[in-house]
Amino acid sequence: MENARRKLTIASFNVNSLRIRVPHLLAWMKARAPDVVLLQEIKCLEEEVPRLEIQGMGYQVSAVGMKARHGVALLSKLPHRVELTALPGDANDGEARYIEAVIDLPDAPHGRPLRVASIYLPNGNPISTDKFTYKLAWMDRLIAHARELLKREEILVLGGDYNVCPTDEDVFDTVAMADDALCQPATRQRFRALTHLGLVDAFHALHPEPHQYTFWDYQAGRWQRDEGLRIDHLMLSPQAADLLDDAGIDKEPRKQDKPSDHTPIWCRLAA
DNA sequence: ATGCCTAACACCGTTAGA
Repeated sequence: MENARRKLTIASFNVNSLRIRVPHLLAWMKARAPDVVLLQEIKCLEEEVPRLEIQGMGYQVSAVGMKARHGVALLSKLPHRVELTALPGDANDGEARYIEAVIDLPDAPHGRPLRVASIYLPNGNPISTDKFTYKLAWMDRLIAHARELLKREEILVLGGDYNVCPTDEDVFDTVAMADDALCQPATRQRFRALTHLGLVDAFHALHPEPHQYTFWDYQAGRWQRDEGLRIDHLMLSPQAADLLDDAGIDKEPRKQDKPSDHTPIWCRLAA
């Protein structure tokens, strides 16, 4: 084991509109000081991203946006190179749900780069509609792409809003969620397929206790009752999992006024 | 509970989210 390694914090946050959440995002970034931030639901065009505020904190900013809906972004202190702005496998899929970039790590083990992706996986509700079909097809494309990426043997983090509760332990009320796209057997089977490829759920690997959530619905006092879902995940390649040092859920942003309905998750790699 | 809450866009309501 080499010593005096740098520790890299990689975080994911579904902000539910980037422009309206700038104060929450910057306050949280100041407190957590993440090296890489993966954002989802920026809900704006790329030219509407509040770049100056984020760059002012010392981050390079890349984004894939749409008007009013979806949208992902990737922020990093070290320079990154964007390699993909859409998930491969369907040229007709125009929804802004994926961005992938590479960051060179000067002192990384075996000279491996860090590869990160910000993922906004389709919600898929209601399950009787083509929205659920789209979700499952998107997951199949993600599995196929992950299989290719893993061949590179890089330090890889596929992070974001997966819109998947991996097990019943990730749900506040399994009866209430029984017909929800986030909890369907077909959804969970595809999420497990990612783990079968060798991807590790960073938070769950270190904190397997049930009922730890990253999302609480705005409605019905879900936050106050701690009735939430664990749907945001950081999935690590074996080379990243070897370096996994810590992981957590930062609840402070969800406590603020006018919060996102999600809160950030993070992991720390001894890279 | 066709409900609850929030954001965007358009427009004084509708759509979408999870």
